[in-house]
Amino acid sequence: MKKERIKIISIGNIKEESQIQVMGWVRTIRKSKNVSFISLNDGSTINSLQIVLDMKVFDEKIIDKINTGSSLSVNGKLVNSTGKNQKYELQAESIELLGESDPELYPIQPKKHTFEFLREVAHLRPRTNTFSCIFRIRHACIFAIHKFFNEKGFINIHTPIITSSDAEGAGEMFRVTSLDLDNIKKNKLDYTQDFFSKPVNLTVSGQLNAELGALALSEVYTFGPTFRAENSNTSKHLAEFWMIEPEMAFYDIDDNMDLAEEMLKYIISYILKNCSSDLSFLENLELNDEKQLPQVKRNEFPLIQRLEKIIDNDFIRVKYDEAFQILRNSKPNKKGKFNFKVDEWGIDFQSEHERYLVEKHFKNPVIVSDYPKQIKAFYMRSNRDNKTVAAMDVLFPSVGEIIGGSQREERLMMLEKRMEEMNVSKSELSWYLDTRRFGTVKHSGFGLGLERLIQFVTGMKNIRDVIPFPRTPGNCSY
RNA sequence: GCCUUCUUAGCUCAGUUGGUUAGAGCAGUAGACUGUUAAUCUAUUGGUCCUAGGUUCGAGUCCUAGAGAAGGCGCCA
Repeated sequence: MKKERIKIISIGNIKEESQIQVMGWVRTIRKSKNVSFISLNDGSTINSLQIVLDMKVFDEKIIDKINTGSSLSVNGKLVNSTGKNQKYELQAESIELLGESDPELYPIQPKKHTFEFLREVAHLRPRTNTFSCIFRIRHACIFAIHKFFNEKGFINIHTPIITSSDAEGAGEMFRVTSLDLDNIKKNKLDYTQDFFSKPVNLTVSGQLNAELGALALSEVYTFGPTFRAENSNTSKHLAEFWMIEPEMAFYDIDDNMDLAEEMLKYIISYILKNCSSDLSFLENLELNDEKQLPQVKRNEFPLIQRLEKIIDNDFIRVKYDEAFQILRNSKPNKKGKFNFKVDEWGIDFQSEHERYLVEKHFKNPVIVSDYPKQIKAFYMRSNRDNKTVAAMDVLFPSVGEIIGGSQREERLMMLEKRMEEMNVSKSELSWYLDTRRFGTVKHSGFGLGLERLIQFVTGMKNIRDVIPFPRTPGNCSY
């Protein structure tokens, strides 16, 4: 009979009594005199396959070398399990130890580890149940995003990672150079001698380039890494993260909000449909963790219900004016409970204000639009009132701002005026202004933070635990 | 960057008002066990108490400085 390697996720499709081969890594091994059990996991699913070893058949010396973390190839017969926790198990007929794992040194034990500890062994943490769930869900999110845009006829464009424009004000940038920095005298950098003959940086946003694409291909999106050299030490910031930036010609701010809401619901329903066992695992993990917390600190609903609520309800849409009034008249504001008082029109909302709107007042995702122009970027379209711009932020429970976007200023005169007011160089961005000089049209777009979305979908508290290799101030290992 | 808290065995944590030889569970090691489910049972190895100073007869415990981490805040996605 032919033996072929089967992935553990597809065990359910295999006929009983089939001869199969599986390969994977040992999660636990339970050895006893007559029979031993191995939990083998190949990352295709949260479920491990139980391997049963009849100790009369196998050389004890070889079995002794199998430990947590070892890699194995196992041939055997798939049979119904007499145990309670699994339907099938593999009756091993031959085992090849592919790679040993010294149990004195291997850091991942079959027990609960803290996320802080696992961050220190981030190169091995995908071998844990929790992180394998997260990375499978991360993949599913990425796939769903491409699928969504493909179905809507969007063109994926790659915007540059190395960029010379520093005019966006989206944050501190990482300088890119080929100069020998070890042998340069203080303050004597000569960029004309550098690779690009001028100072260049890692991108903080692909938006301006994406606009060029939209004003030719109608609907485009970027999906790439983004770099911010901000000294941000929070559970919601990374120095290197992934951002999705759709940009659409002929869309106004309302079309933009519709697309953002439709996209988020699409992704979340895709995850609910395709990652149910991973979601259940994470939901249980969260429920167990929360047992130790006081009621107030627990989530109001379990993970899967939180996701279902997103799909089942319309996002609340409020203009800045209205949100400002709600906050100003709110109890915490009147009682002085906010660290930042809401009193003067024009202030930027702090995260405590956003959280109040989303988690206390509306109890639903909220899209706030039409912000005062002085707190927003130069490229956002001025409204008729000349006080606000057509900006919109999508605020989610627990993670806060998940999307920021706007209708772009397509009127050349208005855009140039804003650039002058905000000290943005027109000559450096002359290529950008060309889109307004030649065949300008109304257009809109937004940026979605992939890791923040995954945080929401997985319920993970720290953004460093939803990206394989997190980069944060002082941390760039692996 | 700011505020608060934390740092004790490979991991998770106890360690009383400063007092003699710093403990537990898990992991590891040796053994037992006829089907286990993070198996169980017996025995056992393992410590620069984050680092450097200081106070004290005596410091894991108190003080100062530094490093690292977590949570919150700011900047933002």
